[in-house]
Order: sequence, then C-alpha cells, then structure tokens
Amino acid sequence: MARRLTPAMQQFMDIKKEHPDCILFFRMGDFYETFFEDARVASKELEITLTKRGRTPADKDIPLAGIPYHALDSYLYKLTRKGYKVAIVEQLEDPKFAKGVVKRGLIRIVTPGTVLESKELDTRKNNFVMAIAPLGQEEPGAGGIEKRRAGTGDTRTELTGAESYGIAFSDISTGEFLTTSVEGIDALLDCIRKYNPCEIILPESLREFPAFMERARDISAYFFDYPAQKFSFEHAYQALLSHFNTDSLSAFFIDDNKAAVMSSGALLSYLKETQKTQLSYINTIRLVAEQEHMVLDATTLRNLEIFANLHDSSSKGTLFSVVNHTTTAMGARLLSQWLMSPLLDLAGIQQRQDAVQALSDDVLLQKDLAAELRHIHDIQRLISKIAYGSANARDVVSLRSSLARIPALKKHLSQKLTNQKQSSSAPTSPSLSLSSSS
DNA sequence: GCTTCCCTCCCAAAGC
DNA sequence: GCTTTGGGGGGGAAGC
Repeated sequence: MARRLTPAMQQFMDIKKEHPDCILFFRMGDFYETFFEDARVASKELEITLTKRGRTPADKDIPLAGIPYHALDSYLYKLTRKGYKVAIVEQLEDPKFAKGVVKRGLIRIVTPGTVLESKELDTRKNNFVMAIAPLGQEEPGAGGIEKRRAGTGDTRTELTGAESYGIAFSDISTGEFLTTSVEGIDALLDCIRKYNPCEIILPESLREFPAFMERARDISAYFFDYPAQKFSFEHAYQALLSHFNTDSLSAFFIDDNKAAVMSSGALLSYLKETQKTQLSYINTIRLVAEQEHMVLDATTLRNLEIFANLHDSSSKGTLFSVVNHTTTAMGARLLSQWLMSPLLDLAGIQQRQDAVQALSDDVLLQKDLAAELRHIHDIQRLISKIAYGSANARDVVSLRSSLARIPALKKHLSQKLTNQKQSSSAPTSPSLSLSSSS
C-alpha cells in the first residue's frame, strides 16, 4: 500500500493548491521552508542548498530548501525583484499547546509591488503597484480587432480595442493611493513609464493583444493577470464604497470617472487579497489632475535627464541628484514627485518659491530644521509596517523618536511665522507658509 | 512508545 | 584575527 503524505506535508500541499502561482514560505520552527518545485526554484534563485526531507507517496525524495526566519527580508526582496510572488505561511498556535501538527495559515502574499520589509528598498523612490482598466474594450479574438481597425487611422483603439484606460497605483509602504484616466495607448504607456511601477495588474483581455505587450516591451514592471470581473465597474465601485465606508465617491472627484473607478476598485481588491489586512491607513484616493500639473511624458523626463541620465541611465548628474539635499526619505520622495509633475497653478508655484526663499534667507532656521530632521526616520514606511504587523521593536522606537522631534519642528516654524508677521517693514519679502503644498 | 538524529542559514561563542 | 562548531525549532524517519 502506498504511503500517505505526512500531516505537515498535507498542510503544505493544501495551501499550495490555493496559491499555485506563489512560492510558499512555510514556517517550521525557526525556519521558512519550501518543498517540491518551490524548493528547486528557491534554491536556484536564492543560491541556497537544495536538500531533501521525507518521501512522497510514490516513495521519492521530497526536495527541501529553507532560510532562517530572521533572514526573511532579504530573501523576500531577492525573489520579488525576480518577479516571483511569495506566500508567507505562519504557525497560528503555540506549538506547546498544539495537538498533532501546529495549525498554519497564509498571512500575506508578497509581490514585486507590495514588498515592505527590505532595507534594500530605495527610500528616495516610491515602490508602486499599478492596475490598468481598459474601458470600452471589445471582446478580443472576435474576428481580429487589430485587422479590422488596420488602416482606419484610429490610433486610440487599434491595439487593444479600448477607448480609454483607468490607471490606479499605490505605494503600500507609504499608504499613497492615486488614480487617473487617459485616452489612447500612447498616453497609457507614457503614464506607466512616468510612474515606473514594479508591478502591473491587468485583466487577461488586455494581455491577449500581442501588439499591446509588444509596445510595452521596454517597461521593466512585472505584469500579472487579474480576473476581469474585479475590474467591472459594479464590482470596483462597491469595493471602494465598502472600503471607504461611504455612499458615494464624490469626495475623491472620481464619481463620474468610470475608468478611474474600475482601476482603483480592482487595485484595492488585489491589495486586500494579497495583504490580508483591512488597509485602514489607505484613507483617501488622490486623483492625479493633469490640468493642475505639467504633463512631462517619459520621453521628456528622459531627455531632460530629470531622474536618469542619457549616458548609463544612472542618477549621476541628473537634475534630481543636483537639487536633492533633502534630509529625510519622505522629503526625497516629495521632491521626486514635484519634479515629475511640476505645478501649473501660479499661486502654488509662488508659494513654493516664497518658502524656498524664506528658508534660504534664514541660515539659522535652516540649521535648526536640519538638526531636527536628521533624527526623523521614514515615518510613512514605519506606520505602514506597524499597520501590517511586520514592525519590530526597533521600528517602534524609531517612530517614537521621530514623532518626538515634531513639536520642536513646529516651534521653529511658528517662530519664523511670528517674526514675519511682526516685520511689517518688509511687506513684499518672501513668506513661509505651513500649508501642505509647500 | 520513546529517544535520537537529521535539515535548510545565520550568528555567537569557542578554539586555535 | 581567522576558522570551526553548535544552537535555534519544528516534524518525521529511524533505531531501540
């Protein structure tokens, strides 16, 4: 009689069956262990030893590769950067009180665009996961849309059959969630190149158009299919209402933007499915309003060498590298966003210029602010780690010490504002505002 | 039925 | 200062 899988191996196989597209990191004591084909892949990609433990019902060795739990971060980062999804399976009860094998369950799926933990994540850049929702798309394969549209001059729809595209993107390490919609494939590809996401989810129907994937070949993000039903307007709209606990989306200015709703709802569903949390700190959607910001497409960004130079695509000699004297990671990311989308609103531009002028005129204030900011860690990412339950004691201490610096910062800025008000002798001198836009 | 041994990687401690 | 060793903790196979 053939032997059966041991209870622990059966546990592994049951969870694997639910998530065949993921590498399962199965917690066994102080190790995360992978078995079968996952072990072969992990061994090859992570350069760790492939060994064996136990036998299959067919009396073959079961491949095993594993890592100690405290080294999870760096291995997770390595696998996701190579485009793998990793399902983390934890022990859900105290082994001391377990009858038989310890209960285990999936606690999170880490994907290229949702990796939080690694120290190797560039703090100066956002790590975006993006969802694309085609609107007005005809069924693919029904006679060949590309053939039918060929020669008609309709460049908007000839590649995918869609009239417009909803685009939503989020950096879950900072809690930012943005959306927009664009007309035509060129604008879509520009938007992807501009925000440079690590991961893009899209309905299968879009991937069925080879011409689209061909045009997107230079994009370095990993593309994953996601069920078309999640992109449907009804499903997406309900997902958003339910998450934000509201009756309408008018507060986010997307109520009448069908494509943006579809992409945002799908992205939120995807994040909830993979992160297994309520994502309570994603508490707003920011509509990227192109009429308020100058549109710098990917070609312009590249030719102006804003973030990457033309020579070797590194940051050496770029505008960002020259002007970036920020002290905190949050400041670097904000500056990066400002350079990517310069303001068009005159009042807003003048407000920023006044703030810069006011600071450059006051060397003492500069020094005081810098002295405080130097002790402020990446509060956005620390809060996200706490919300996900992946923060350690050091993270909590870092957050405490960072928050402790805020009163002093506010005091320095308040004093500056008070001094400005009192100096009525120079009414046209630049002023510092505490508004969020500056 | 009980005990011992095995097994990934990492790091501290021991030994040289 | 460098190299070697063993513990960390689960689960299961093997030995007694």
